Amino acid sequence: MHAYVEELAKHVGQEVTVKGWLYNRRSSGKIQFLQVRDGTGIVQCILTEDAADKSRFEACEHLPQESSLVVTGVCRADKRAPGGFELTAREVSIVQVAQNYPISLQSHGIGFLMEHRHLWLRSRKQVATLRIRATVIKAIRDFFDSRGFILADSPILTPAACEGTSTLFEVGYFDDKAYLSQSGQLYAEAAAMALGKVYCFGPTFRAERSKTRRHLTEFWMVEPEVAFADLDDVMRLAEEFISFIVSTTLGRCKEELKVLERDTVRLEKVTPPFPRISYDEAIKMLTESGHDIKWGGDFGAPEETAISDRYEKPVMVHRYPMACKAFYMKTDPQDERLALCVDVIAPEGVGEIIGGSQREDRLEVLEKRIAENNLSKESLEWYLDLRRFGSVPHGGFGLGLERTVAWICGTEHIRETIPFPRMLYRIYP
RNA sequence: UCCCCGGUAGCUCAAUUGGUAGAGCGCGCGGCUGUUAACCGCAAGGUUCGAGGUUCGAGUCCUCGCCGGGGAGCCA
Repeated sequence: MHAYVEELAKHVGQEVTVKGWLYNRRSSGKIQFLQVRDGTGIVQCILTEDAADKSRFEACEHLPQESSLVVTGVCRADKRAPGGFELTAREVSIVQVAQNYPISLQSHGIGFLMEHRHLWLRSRKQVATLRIRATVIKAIRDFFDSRGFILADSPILTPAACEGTSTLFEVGYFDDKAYLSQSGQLYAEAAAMALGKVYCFGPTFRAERSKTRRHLTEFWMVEPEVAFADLDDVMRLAEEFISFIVSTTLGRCKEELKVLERDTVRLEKVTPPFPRISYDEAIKMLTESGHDIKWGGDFGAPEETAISDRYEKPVMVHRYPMACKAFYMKTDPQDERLALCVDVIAPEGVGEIIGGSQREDRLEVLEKRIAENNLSKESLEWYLDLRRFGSVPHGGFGLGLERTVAWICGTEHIRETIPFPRMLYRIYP
């Protein structure tokens, strides 16, 4: 009977078949320890020499790492086995003898690992990280689906920029040009006017020449948009959403987080409400702690870290100056210089994981902003229609998937949180 | 786009003031019946990223180029 490694506890005493790849092999004369991984875990298979049939033992003696094989044997609990269970191999069938595998269990440099990303994926920590990514994605969908949000995906090929053209990837579109989407938000707003509560979730693209541990040129973003929501509604949704993702992952990925050696104490504290501070308060705090920062500008990575270090939970910074924010954000009626927006900054140096706002719902103000920002009014006519035909207060946010996964996993660089990262100087494999 | 660091064996790294290019891991061979990144022994393995320059002599110094890494700005 075929069994996955993660289910072996249910098969103690039974003969089972494990199908996988040789992760590592140790031998001691007349006994071999084959560590076989199958994607769900690693199990140690014990192989002893059989006087009647030496071929089985000899075949495995020189089996290279990552050879594919099928092992049948009795499953036993044994304290000496990594993982607590092992197979006494009765039959080993070799599917393919691998060539010399380039990634050893010893240390490698990041350049080499990135060049072999297609194989690096098989390593324990990469497997754990990708399993957590899948869990986070499932949690995201479950959260919105269970709250009556309708999935309404935005297009990836778009006719023009949402926020300027400098960071867009241009592609040919028959005899014309198109751009890869850098945000699905404007389309999500249209969908929210049709369906009330919606979200879109897909890859987005930014041609920014960024070279930091927080940037990819292709990353996934989930963007909920809610009709009749104000900034407070958006902030409440954001903190409940993040808390749900974290608690779901803590519940379902204990083994993976252990493999990653993640200290989960701080993650367990992530529950609503999150601290809320205004941009003005943040500026005051930063100035008092010696940062050289003027009112009016956006925060850089050092400022974000300084703010998040003061709290155990993610912190919500709201009401930034309009000047450093996007054209579609609504002006604060209490202070015309401010935007009704919020950034959620994750703890532990990951930086901004959410950017959201209440949207400008007045046609004339939006037209003025488009002109001020030198955007093409013509290409945004469809968007302005949303303010001409039943405009309502509404808002939403975008959450960066890879930054969120990196934070939960405690991963230094977000390139490890997506199977095949696309970066400034890296598009292979 | 700017700033900083690096490129030596398949991989990770050494190499003193410029003076014979070395180790660990992996691969190969041999040993070991409970290993935990097993261990022990033996062997193989090099156009020192490329081009030019300085020098009796360059892995080492200089110039240019290529490639990679880290960060800034911008952003999720």
